[in-house]
Amino acid sequence: MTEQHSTLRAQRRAETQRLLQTHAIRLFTERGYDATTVNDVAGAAGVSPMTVYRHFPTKEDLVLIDQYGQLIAEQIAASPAAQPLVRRIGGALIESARTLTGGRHGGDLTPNEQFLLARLRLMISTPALRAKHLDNHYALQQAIVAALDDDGAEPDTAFLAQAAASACLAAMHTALVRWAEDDGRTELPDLIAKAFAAAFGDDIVGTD
Amino acid sequence: MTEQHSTLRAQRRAETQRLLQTHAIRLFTERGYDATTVNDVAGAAGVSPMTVYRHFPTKEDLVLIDQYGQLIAEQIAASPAAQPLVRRIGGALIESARTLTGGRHGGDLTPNEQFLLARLRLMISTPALRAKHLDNHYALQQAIVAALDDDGAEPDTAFLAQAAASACLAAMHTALVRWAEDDGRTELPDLIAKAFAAAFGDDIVGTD
DNA sequence: ACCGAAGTGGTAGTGACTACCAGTGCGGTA
DNA sequence: TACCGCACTGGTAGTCACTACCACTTCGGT
Repeated sequence: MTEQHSTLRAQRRAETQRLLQTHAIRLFTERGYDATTVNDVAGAAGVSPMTVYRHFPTKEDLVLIDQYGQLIAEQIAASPAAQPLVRRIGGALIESARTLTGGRHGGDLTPNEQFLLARLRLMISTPALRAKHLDNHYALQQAIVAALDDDGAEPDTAFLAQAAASACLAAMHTALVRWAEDDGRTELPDLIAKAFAAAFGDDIVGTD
Repeated sequence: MTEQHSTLRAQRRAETQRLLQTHAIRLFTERGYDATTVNDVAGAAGVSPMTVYRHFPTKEDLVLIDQYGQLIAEQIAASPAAQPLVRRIGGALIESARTLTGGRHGGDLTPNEQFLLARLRLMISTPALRAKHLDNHYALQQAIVAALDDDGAEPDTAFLAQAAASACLAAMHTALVRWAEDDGRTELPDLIAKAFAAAFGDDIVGTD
């Protein structure tokens, strides 16, 4: 089956990517992002520098790669449209965060969360990564606007949606930074809710 | 006088910088940012590639350099503290935009606005520039938070201010993008006010 | 007339990234 | 089972942003 074929290929590919990413983030954390060359990462993972570029278009993508973008967009599309934009987007962001951090809390962090935290810390402290990450938010913003059924092609509606979406993402990002500074001790969804309350008023995001 | 001395030096330096920037933006607009090398810019301005780097730390800074950051921070610090964070920051941003676009409108764009528009268009369409510009917003956010008298070192207060500031800047950025797409036909302060209304509610920013 | 500091240019290098080319393993087919 | 094809890998050479480290000029102030 061509299905199985491509599945196997994809699996191996995913493994190599995870291997590269793990080594990269370890080295970046240890020695610093700028002080670590792509060659170093390749060497640590036991592959040639070429292979790194085959899997990740840029050095920055070794750290970034948010796959939650799609998750958030789906969450938005699935949410009821009959509510203020900010409330709608905020709810989706919080829900996505809950999914992302695993939903369970009170004990120690899961390896997944540790990994996420390490990446976040790098993203926050390294200018190049921070810049590209914020630019990714920009793309995510477009996805969110597209996911909001968009009542019309009327440019004004789109503009208002853009404004709301960008402000929401900014608030979420602030919560993410805080979460990283806190080493993940505070629950991420709560932090996002607090950030939204600070920016948009106490009543805008429900406690669900 | 040492004063006069350094003033003359600074003047000439500023002229060279403006020359370089003008040529750079013209070339970037004509051929595209990535397709234009720093050597090209240096050649067009009649200086050596080295000189470019003496005046601008990176190629991106040939386009970016927002000097309004300081203006906004001052505006914030001068605004009365007894009002909601978002309203306070929003007012300062709108006031800064009014200063920036010259205050006068209805006729044609000033050369200064043309220049600003050209840079904005580049910033929006070029990923590398967009990313760095958004990262500059991040620094600006810190400046804004610092300018808000900061009632206490209590981390929670700072977090709430960060959230509000980031959301405000995001809304402003959306307005800037819209302004550029509109070729500057709509008044920038009005666009910012509209963006704020969309994100934070109709009542949050006064019409002054 | 002279000194010193700022500005300029050159050279050689590093590191991210991109073609272009040649192997190599491994799944699916005859 | 032998063969074909294709994805994946590695190598080489090159571009370009950017960074030391160098010598030179120029020009304001003594």
